[in-house]
Amino acid sequence: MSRPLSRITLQDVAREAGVSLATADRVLNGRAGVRGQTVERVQAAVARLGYRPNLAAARLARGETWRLCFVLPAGSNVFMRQLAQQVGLTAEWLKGQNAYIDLVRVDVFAPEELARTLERLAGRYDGVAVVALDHPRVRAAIDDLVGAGVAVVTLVSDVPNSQRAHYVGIDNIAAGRTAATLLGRFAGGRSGSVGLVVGTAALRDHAERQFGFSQVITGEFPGLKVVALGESFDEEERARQVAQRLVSEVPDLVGLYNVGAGNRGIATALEASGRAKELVFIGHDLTDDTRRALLRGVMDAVINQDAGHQSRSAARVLLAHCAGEPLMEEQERIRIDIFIRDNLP
Amino acid sequence: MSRPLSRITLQDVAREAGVSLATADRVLNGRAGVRGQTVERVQAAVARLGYRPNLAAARLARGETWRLCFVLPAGSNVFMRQLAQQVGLTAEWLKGQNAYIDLVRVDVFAPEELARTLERLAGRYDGVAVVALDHPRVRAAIDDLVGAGVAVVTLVSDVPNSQRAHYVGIDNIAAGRTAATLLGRFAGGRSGSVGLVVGTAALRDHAERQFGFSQVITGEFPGLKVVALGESFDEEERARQVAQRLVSEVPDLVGLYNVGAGNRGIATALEASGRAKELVFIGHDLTDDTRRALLRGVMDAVINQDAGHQSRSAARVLLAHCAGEPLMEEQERIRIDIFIRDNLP
DNA sequence: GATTTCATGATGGGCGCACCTCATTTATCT
DNA sequence: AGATAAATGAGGTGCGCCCATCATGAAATC
Repeated sequence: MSRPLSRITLQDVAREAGVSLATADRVLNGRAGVRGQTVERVQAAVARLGYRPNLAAARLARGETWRLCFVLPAGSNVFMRQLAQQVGLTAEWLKGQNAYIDLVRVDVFAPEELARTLERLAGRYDGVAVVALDHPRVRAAIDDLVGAGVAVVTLVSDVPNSQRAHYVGIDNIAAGRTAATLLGRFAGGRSGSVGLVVGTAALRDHAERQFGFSQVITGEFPGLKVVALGESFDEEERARQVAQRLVSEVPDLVGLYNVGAGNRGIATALEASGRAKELVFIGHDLTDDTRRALLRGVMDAVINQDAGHQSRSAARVLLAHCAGEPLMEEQERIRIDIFIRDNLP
Repeated sequence: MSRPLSRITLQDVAREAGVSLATADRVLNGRAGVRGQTVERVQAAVARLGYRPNLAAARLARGETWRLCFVLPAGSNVFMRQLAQQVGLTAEWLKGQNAYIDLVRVDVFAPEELARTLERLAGRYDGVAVVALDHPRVRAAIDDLVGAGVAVVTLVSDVPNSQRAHYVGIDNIAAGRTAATLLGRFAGGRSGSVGLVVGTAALRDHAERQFGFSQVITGEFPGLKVVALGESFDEEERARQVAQRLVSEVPDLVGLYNVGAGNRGIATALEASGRAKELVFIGHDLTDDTRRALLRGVMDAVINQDAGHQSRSAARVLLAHCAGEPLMEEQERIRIDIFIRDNLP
C-alpha cells in the first residue's frame, strides 16, 4: 500500500523562489556565487513550503561511506562480551546505511598499547568509539586522533579532559548513588556494615561508582558504614573470595555492593553462607547470571547500562558528527536502568 | 571525510551469480518467473558477497510514502501530553524518511466514538497506532481496519484479542508488581496498610497494574494489606482528596501507590499531613511534578514508560509492517523504568 | 565602450535500485 | 519436430539530490 503522494522537492523550492534548480542547490549546499538577496529568496521559499531534503536521495547522491572503528577491551567480562555482540548487530544494521564498523580489541589496561592502537586509526577511519582508560598517554592519543580529523567518542568509561566529541555512557557517580540508596532502603532501617566489592580502579567508571556509593551511604544512612576487603579484578573467583571474607569476617554485614563484574561468584558465596536472602546484594549489568540471581532472590537489584543502546548511540553520534547532521542530544542520553525481579525485560 | 569505497551492489551479485541484473532483481524482489535453481544461485551469491541492499537507494526508487495516524485520548493528563509531543517529534523525524504522521485526538472513554473514528481511517492511512479502550466495539473496529489492509498497533493500552499487529507498551501487570515490591521493601519490614489510588478501570492498563500490585502485596508481604478508598479519575484534585482520606482514615498506613495520574495532588496531601517522609509513595510517569517530588523526598520511586520510545517504536513497527521489512523484536520492547532520586535522567 | 567579474541558468552525469517492456533463449509438452 | 510456455537478458526510465561544466547576461571596473 503505497502512493506517490508528491512531496516537496528542491524543484518545487526553485520554482517557488523563481530561481533555477542549480541556484537553489547552491544555496542549500552553501556553495559560493549567489547574491545575498537570492539566498534569502530561496530560504524563504524553503520555509514557506516546509521543504525537507530527502535524506535517502541525498545519501545516495553523496555516495559517502563512513568507516567507524570500535575499540573494546580484550579481557572480556560478560558486559564487554554483550557490548561486542551489540556492536556486531549495530554493524549489521549500518550496512544498509552507507557505513560500516570494524571492531578492535585491545588490552585496555595497558595505556601504551591502547594509545598506540588509537594512533594507528588516524586516516583509516572517519569515526572511533573507544572504551578508554583515563590516562595521560591515552588522552593525548585521543586528542591526536581528533586533531587528525577523526570523530571520537568515549564509550562506557570517559576521558573527561580529552577532545572527544561525546561521551556515550552512564553517569557512574549517579549509578553508585543509585546502588547506595537502593541498598540502604532495602536494608530497611537496619544498621551495620555494607560490603563493597571493587573491581579495579583502573577504569574511571569503577572509581566513580565507588565514590557515589560511599557518598550516599555515609551521608544519608548514618546507621551504615562501608567496608571493603580486597579487589575482584572483575573475576568471578576473586569476587567470590572477597564476598566470602566479607560474610565471615564482618559480623554486622547487612548488604553488599559489587562495583564491577563477577556477580556470579558473589552469589555463590552468599548462597554457600546460607544468608543470601537476608543480605541485600546489589550489582551491575543484567546478564543471564544476574537475571537468575534476581529471580532466585539472591540479588535484590541490578543497575544496568544497556549495551545495545550504547552501541547504537555511539554509532549514531559518530555518523551525525561525520555527516555534519544535528543529533538529538536528549535521545542519546544513556539511562541508568534499575532492574528488580519484577521488571525484568 | 568521505570516500567512495565501492560497496557491493546488485550489479556485483548478478555478475557473481552469472545472471543478468534483471534476473537478480527478480529474485531479490520476489517476482515470479525465475527457475528455482537460478533463485538459489542468486541467493548463494548474495550470501557469499554479503550483499545488503542500499536502503537509501531502494526507498528513493520506490518513492513510497507511508501515511500513519496516531489516535490518542483527548482528555489530556500529563503523560498523554508528553506522548502527543513525542509523536510530534517522531513526525518531524519521519519527514526525511518518506513517511508522515497525522495525530488525532478522541475521547477514548467513549467506545462508540473511538470505534467510529477508527473506521473512518481505513483507506486514508497505511498504518494506525491507537491508545485503545478494550471494548468489543473498539475491538471490532480494529479488526475491520486490519481487514481493510491497514497495519494497526495498540499503544500504551492493549486490546489483546484483536487482530492488531503489535502492542507497543509495557506489561502493566509487571509494572504493578514492580511498584508493590519496591513499596514493600522500602517499607522496611513495617506492617500495616498500603493505600491504593486507582485512576479508572476503563483503560486496561490501570486494571492490570492494580492486579499486579495487589498480587504481590498479598502474596509476598504478609504484614501489609491493600486498602482503596475511591477513584481519582486521573485528576489531581480527586487524587488529593483520596490521598487525604487515606492518610486520615487509615491509622496504620505505611505507603501509597497511585496507579494513574494525579501524583501532584497526592504529594500535596502528603506534605499537608506532615508525614510525607515517613510514608512510602510510589506512582507512575516521570514528569516535572514527579521529578520534583522525587527530589523533595515525597515520592520514593516512579515507574515510567518512556513516551518517546513508545512513539518511535510504534512508528518503526508500523513502517516495518507497511514495507514488509523485518523488525528487531528485541529492540521494540518497551521497558518498565524505575526512577529514584539518584538515577533521574 | 571594452573588459573583467559576478550571478545565474542550462544541462548532464551519476548514485543504487525498482519496475517495466520487449526480444531472445531454453525447457516442456503434445 | 514443432508448438507452446517458461525463463532470462538487454535496456530504458525515473526517484531526488549532488556536483561539475559551460554559456549567458548583467553589473562593475577602467
